Parts: sequence; C-alpha cells; structure tokens
Amino acid sequence: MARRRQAVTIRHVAADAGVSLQTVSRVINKEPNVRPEMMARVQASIDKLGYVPSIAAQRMGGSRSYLILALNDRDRTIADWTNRQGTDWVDQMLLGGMLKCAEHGYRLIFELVDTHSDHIERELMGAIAALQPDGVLLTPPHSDNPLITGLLAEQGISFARIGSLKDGAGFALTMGDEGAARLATEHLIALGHRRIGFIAGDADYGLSQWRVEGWTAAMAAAGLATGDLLAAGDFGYASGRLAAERLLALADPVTAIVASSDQMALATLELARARGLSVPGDLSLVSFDDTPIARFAHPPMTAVVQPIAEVTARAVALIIDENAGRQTPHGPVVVPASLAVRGSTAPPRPPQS
Amino acid sequence: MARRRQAVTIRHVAADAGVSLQTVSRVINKEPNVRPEMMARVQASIDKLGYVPSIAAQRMGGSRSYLILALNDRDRTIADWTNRQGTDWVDQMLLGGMLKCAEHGYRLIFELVDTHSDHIERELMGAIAALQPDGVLLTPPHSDNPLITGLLAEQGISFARIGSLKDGAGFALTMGDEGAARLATEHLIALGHRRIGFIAGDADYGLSQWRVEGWTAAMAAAGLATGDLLAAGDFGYASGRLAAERLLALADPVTAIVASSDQMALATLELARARGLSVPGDLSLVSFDDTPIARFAHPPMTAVVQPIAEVTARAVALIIDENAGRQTPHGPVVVPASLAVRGSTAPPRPPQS
DNA sequence: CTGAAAGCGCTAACAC
DNA sequence: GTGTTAGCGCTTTCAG
Repeated sequence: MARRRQAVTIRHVAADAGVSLQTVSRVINKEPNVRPEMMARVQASIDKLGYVPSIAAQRMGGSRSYLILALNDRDRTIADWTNRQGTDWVDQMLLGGMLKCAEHGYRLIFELVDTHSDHIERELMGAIAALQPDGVLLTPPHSDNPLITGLLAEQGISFARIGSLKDGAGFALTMGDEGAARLATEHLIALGHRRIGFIAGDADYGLSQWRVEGWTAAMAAAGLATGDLLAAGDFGYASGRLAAERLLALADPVTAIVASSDQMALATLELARARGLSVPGDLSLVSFDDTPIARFAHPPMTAVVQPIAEVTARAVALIIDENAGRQTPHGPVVVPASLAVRGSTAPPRPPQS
Repeated sequence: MARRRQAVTIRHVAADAGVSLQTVSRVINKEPNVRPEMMARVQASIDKLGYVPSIAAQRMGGSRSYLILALNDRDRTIADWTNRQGTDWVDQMLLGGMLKCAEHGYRLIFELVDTHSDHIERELMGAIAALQPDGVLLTPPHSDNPLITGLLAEQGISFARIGSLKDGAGFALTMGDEGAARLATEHLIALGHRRIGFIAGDADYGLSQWRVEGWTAAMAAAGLATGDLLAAGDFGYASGRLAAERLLALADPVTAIVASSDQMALATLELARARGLSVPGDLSLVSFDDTPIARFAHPPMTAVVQPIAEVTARAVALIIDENAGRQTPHGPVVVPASLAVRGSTAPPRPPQS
C-alpha cells in the first residue's frame, strides 16, 4: 500500500489563489478580518480544486477535531442489537446527531462503554486520547455518572447529558419525563379510570423517578390514591411481567397501567391476554418509548413518543455552539415527549353493582 | 476553551522507559525488530502512564488513520429512521462492524451519500479528504457503482462491496441471495405448493436478480412452471401491494408467495387479509430480511434471515488484513442467509375437485 | 536492533 | 488585513 497523502492541501489552494496559507485557513474557518474579495478569490480556488481540509491535520494544528463522541451503554446496546426487537434508540440518535453534525462539518462517532465496570475511566480516557473529540454525548445511565462527567469537565471537553436534570458541568437535556408521565396518566383519567397502576423503570436511571412523580402528581391532582399502585421494574420484559402480576392481583384491581418501557408494557399485555383480560376492554395500557414493538402490538399501544432524534440534535447544536464560543443557555433543555393515542386505551368497564 | 493537547504523548513514554520515540512507536505498532525485554519495558511504561496514541497524529505521520467508513444510501436510510418501522440494517452493521473494528483499534464511521446525485464523486472525495479512511464499506446500491468503486480503487483505498459479486477492485461479499431464495422456495415446495409466486426487489440492486434466479432454479428443479408467477417490486410497501394484487388475480392463483423484502411481504399479508384470505391457510408467505415487522406480524413471518452483522464483520476484517499486508482471499466471500420458519407458511389447502 | 532527523497538513501566535 | 514562524504527535526515512 503506497503512502497515501492528501491529494490537494491548503498549500495548493494558497498557491492557486496567490495568498498565504494563513489566509486560506482563515477562509476555511470563517474567521473575521478577511476582505470579502480576498475571501471570494480563495473560496473560488477551494471550489475549483475541490479542497477539503483534513480533520486529522486540523486537530494537530489547532484545538478542534470536529469529532463528537456519542457514548452508549455497551451491554444494553449490544443486547438490543442482538435481540433484533426493533429498538431504535441508536438509529434515532444517529438521525438527529449525524445530520446536525453534518450541517456544521462535524462527524459523530459512536462508542460503547461499560457502565458497571471499574475501568470506565480508563476506557473513556482511551477514547478521548485517541480521538480528542470536541464534545461528548452522554446517554442514560452515563449522564449522571460523576466519574464520567468529572473526567470530561476536568479535560475541558464540552458534553451533553441526555436524560439528566442535575446542575453542574455539561448541558442537561431531557424529554420532559415527568410531564410525559402526567400526560399519559391524565389521558387515562380523562377516559374515566380511577385505579391506574404504574410500573417504574430501573432506579439507576434518574428519569425513572421523574416518571413516577409525573404519575403521582396527575393522580393527586385528580384526587386519586396511589398507595399500592406503584410497582418496581427495570425496563426489561421479565420485570414488567412481575410488576403486572402484582398490580393485577390487587384486591381492588387496576383498570389501567402505565409502564415505563415498551418491553414492560408488552409483558403486561401478554400477561393480561393469558389471564383472559381484554385490552383495552378490561385493562388499558400506556407504554413509554414507542419503539416498533409497541406500534406493532395487538392492539397497537398508546405510547409516549420520545423525541430522541430531536433531543440529540439539540445536544449536538449546544456542543458546537459552545465550541464556537457562542452563547449557550443555562438551565436544562427540555424537548417534551408527546402521547400517541392508539388502541390500547379505552374507558373502563362500567362498575358492576 | 483552552487549547487542548494530548495529556500523555509518545514522548512521555519514551522518557519514562528511557528509550527513543522510535522504539515506542515500534512497540505500539507491533513491528518486528524489537527485543522482547525492550518491548516489555516500553509496554510497562505505556500501561503505567495510560498512554493511547492520538489517531490524528498517527494519520499525520504515517499512512494509517485507523478509520473505516461505512457508506449507506442517504434517502433510504433516513426514510427508514424516520418511519421507525424497526428496520435494523444500520444497527446490524454497527454490531458487526464496530465490534470488529474495536478488536483491532479501528473505528467505524457512518456516512450517508446520495445514490442518484451527480455529485456523488464530490461528496465521496470530500469524505475521503476529510477523514482519510483506511477502508470503506459499500452497501447496496453503492457496491456496484463504478463511479464509487473506480474512485476508491484509484485512491488506493481498501474497500468491501457488500451485496456484490462482480470482479474487480475491492472485496465482494454476499449473503448468498440465490441460495436463500432457493431455500425459501424449496421450503414451500416441500410443503406441497406448486403455484409459488415471487415478488422481486428493486432492479437497481444486483441481489434482486440473484434472488429471482434462486427461485427460478428451485422451481425448475421441481419441474414447476414460473411463467406468470414473477412480479416486479422495489422493496417498498406500495410496490409489494401492487405485485401481490397481480399474483392473487391470476386465473390459476398462487398458493404461496416469496417476497424480496419484509415490507413487500407485509403488504401482501395485509392484502390477503383484506381479501378474506387466511395466512397460511389460503396463502403461504415468506419474506426476506427478517426485520421486526416480519417477526411481529400476525402470523409471524417465515423469513430469510440476513446475517448482516456477520458479513459486515467479515468485510471489516478483510480491510484490516489488507491494510496490515496480510494475505486476503480472492473470490467473493459468501456468508449464507438462513431461513426462520414461522407461522406464515403451511401446506396448501387440498385441491377441490 | 536502535536512534536521530525530517516532515505530514494545519493553526496559534506573532509580526508586518 | 495579511504573511511568517513554529510547532502539534506521530511515523518514515536513513544512520549507526
């Protein structure tokens, strides 16, 4: 393999335009202090020669790498990919993140890291040393991991914490989990439900608790009790099944359930069916995430739709703005989730007297 | 933002180990001609300091970038992401490609390019100039695009053509489309079907034709006619519906259909249902791809399972081997697809006399 | 087998 | 406004 070099470099452009390297560099980076006519001349040469700066060289000379790293949990991501259930969290991040990056000449690189490993630090430092990214996108459960956020802050790397509301370094962004849970619960209340159960997600995830709070708030606002209606889960199918079993076995049973994930909602749906309960006739069901398994379920699930692409795009934009020295907002950014009403929710059966 | 530099560089390692930069470089790159004890000493310093080479610098100095570019069709990919139907082609490529890259210290970068654009060349050259990848993964319909393959060959960049059987530069890999179609058809023949229709995919894709050939071969081997049983499609839902309408309207109607994509199979399933035909009672159905919509259909679809992750991993391995100067195989690499038998196929109804 | 020199393509800092 | 100089961290020569 022959030694591969850049076909056309800044030097060629400079020669063609009859200016110094520095001037070309200024044009590329849209820096001020270049006369418009000069800029036009250089731009013409760039277009003519088809010049594109080497990001490796840009990183070597300057301080930017034009690389943004998206960190996801290794085990969960690989499990999702392997199971082929259609979970499209990664795709949605790519959709929002890649396209936004492309608009600004950045690239998004995906990276998997172990959550519960004692060498997260090593792994992360390795990725940072290798790529020297200009920014990092953190997803739950990494978003609130102080080892990770501390390290990034210390390195002076911009980062966004998706699914976090904490103060501190980095941008916090959420999809309005509390509001989404409230929306789901209010929908059920409006249909006439009074006994509405809630299956929580993994307690390692801050958003699990916010969703519980949204449900609690909606119930309280309607004057409804929540005493025995909260069941623990971990987002996974098996935990959903157990939680549903408990809620359906209550002396005064639920007529509706909100589940913090599609998997848990599906588990509930299948349990209901096995028990001879019809959905939504005997039991209404709302799920979180709206991945394909919720949409293709029978009946199709009423679900909270997470705007993952949108929130990722926002996170990328914040990082790029910060890198460009532009002003960035202070508080958390909320891109609210919405509710897609489908066939799994209906009014409860009239009480039998 | 302070100018960010590498925390620990090759220089620190060299100082710590008391050797020259060059020796450290040799150890990093596992080059020969280093005494084992020397190597051990340097490795110890690397581990101690947590040194990781900067890939930007590696690219600047040498000829490798440790980056592999995965090129996908922009329109189709964005459409899949936006529709949220669970198509996991990208995820499977990531699963196979990222993990294999990681094993060898490479990174996979996704890139979308327009197929039918007249400036593919510009777009591709831009990506190459910016990233200087060590290899490129081509997916259909780019795999056989001479503009793309020619350009890569000319640049001396290793590349893999997934879904291509053509000779020429770059590694050709397929999932044995012809064999897969034969497998599907033979499954139906073994169940007793005689009138087996086939809905082809987009003619822009070479694999569409191979699948037709597999079906034709299996039919011929069983002494069955295929005259009016082939319908054109383009992988999309609407085209599947049209094709199915034609096949179901035949004077001597089909009792089974093989569709070249899940979307087209689903369209067929829904059309059959609308016509009051039961699947698999009145019509057996086999789909290609086995994305979640096939698996979650009612009944669950018998489907050809494409080993996308596996073929991507193989492609990456070939590229890395070639870059390392290792021997690589000549002919096309085939990672055969398999058939998942589910509820959409059954023996045909006994003929009514 | 190991070391010293030169340079990859670009930008920061400073002159002009 | 624009040009000049000196690196960034690494690998490739080429000496020893």
